[in-house]
Amino acid sequence: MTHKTVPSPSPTLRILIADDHAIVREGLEAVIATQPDMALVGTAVNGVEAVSLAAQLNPDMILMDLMMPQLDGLAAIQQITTANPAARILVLTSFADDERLFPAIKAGAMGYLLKDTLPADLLRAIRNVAQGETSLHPTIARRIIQEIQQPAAKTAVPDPLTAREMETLRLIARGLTNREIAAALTIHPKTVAKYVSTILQKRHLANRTQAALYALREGLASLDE
Amino acid sequence: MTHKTVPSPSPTLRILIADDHAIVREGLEAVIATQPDMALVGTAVNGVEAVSLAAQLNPDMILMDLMMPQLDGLAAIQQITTANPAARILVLTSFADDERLFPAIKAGAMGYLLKDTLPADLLRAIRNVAQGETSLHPTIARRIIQEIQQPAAKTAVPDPLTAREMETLRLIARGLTNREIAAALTIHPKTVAKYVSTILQKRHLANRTQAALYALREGLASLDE
DNA sequence: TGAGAACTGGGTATAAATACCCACTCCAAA
DNA sequence: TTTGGAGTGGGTATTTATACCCAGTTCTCA
Repeated sequence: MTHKTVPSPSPTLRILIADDHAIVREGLEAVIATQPDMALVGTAVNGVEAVSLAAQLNPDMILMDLMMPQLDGLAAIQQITTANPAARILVLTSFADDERLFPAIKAGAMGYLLKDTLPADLLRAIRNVAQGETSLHPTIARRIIQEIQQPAAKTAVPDPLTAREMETLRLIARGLTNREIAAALTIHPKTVAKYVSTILQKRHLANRTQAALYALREGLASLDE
Repeated sequence: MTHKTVPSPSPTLRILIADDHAIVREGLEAVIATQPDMALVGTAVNGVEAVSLAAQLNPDMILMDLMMPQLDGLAAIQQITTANPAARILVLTSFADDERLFPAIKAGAMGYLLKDTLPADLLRAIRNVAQGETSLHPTIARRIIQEIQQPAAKTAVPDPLTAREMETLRLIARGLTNREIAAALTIHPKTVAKYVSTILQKRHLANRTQAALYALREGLASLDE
């Protein structure tokens, strides 16, 4: 399966897909399969798989969904580019979220497409990114311009949550109040409140409900607990 | 049904797809292409196309997205089943909200799947629906049962949420504050607060984070929005 | 036409959440 | 040994959230 290819006159683009939705994966596979010079070398269903497959397969480029369980796309991008700064990553997401857009680009994504993209545009973007150029969805491009004109302070590398903050976050994601969390952790509610504030700041969240949603997206908690 | 035709060795299932996202269409095509006894006979990118193609091609079954431009899936279903009551329609959507679920089924959809469905389940559903059986996502099935059990449901499943409460709940599940929800619905924050309280009481929830988790479990909202 | 429900808000009150301030202890790394 | 982060809380202040009270309008249905 995995074999080293010798540089051929018509270099095949070796592509890795990372998306948690099977139907979307099938769609991407189908689009790529129409191109003789492109080859799908691997598929990941979450961020952890994406990171390990990226290191293992060393693909020419990676199609990455930003929203995945276990480890989300942003974190995956950071780990991949840290390990291999030359990695070509094209973000494919279903919405244009400022919270993730800029960190993603800052983390090393060379392109950013929305999922309503037409196959032809997707292929064009893949070729662009593979050649080291950038490719942005029109909507995204507009936001970039706005951001440059009115820069907002944003942290590309979010400080990691401490052990206690992580425990707190998991309990938030189960709908507990600060008092209940305090009881569960056997600490003072005031301490819990402090942790919650820190979590919100570190992850740029507005409130505990968003924190709960964040935890679920990250796979830090599950709906059936 | 009319006369029973002679059972042929491999009756090919002629399928029509209606979805506005190209990538999803490709994905569905790819999944269908893996089955020798299935054939894609047409694709529609909106409701209007779906209706005309359904009449023109008379497919054995139709895979229909509920959210499409021009004419949404529900309206398309109604027009298609009006013209041809024998049409087999399988709804493929991202949400499991009562607002569209029951109208869709009432309009003639024989199956209802969520977008996180695996290809194997999708294929099984296609075969079921094509044979005139129904196929429902587990979350959907549970809601149908509850709906059918009207008398018992009144004690087991208390007051249904009103339309406005449902909208509010969906926005809660996206992490919005009361003020933001009010802005989104163009009503007073006080009204939103009232809705939130009512939601919590009706569903026996302690706070808005639990409400958000509830909405996610019920399929009323999705993590990737 | 009259009852009821949904939708909308005002008034009031309490509980909870969130934000910063500070300080102490413990422990590991420089 | 010193420095710094993590974990723990006290104090204070502001903002949200939640609960009940009431009442108007609109709409549907019996």
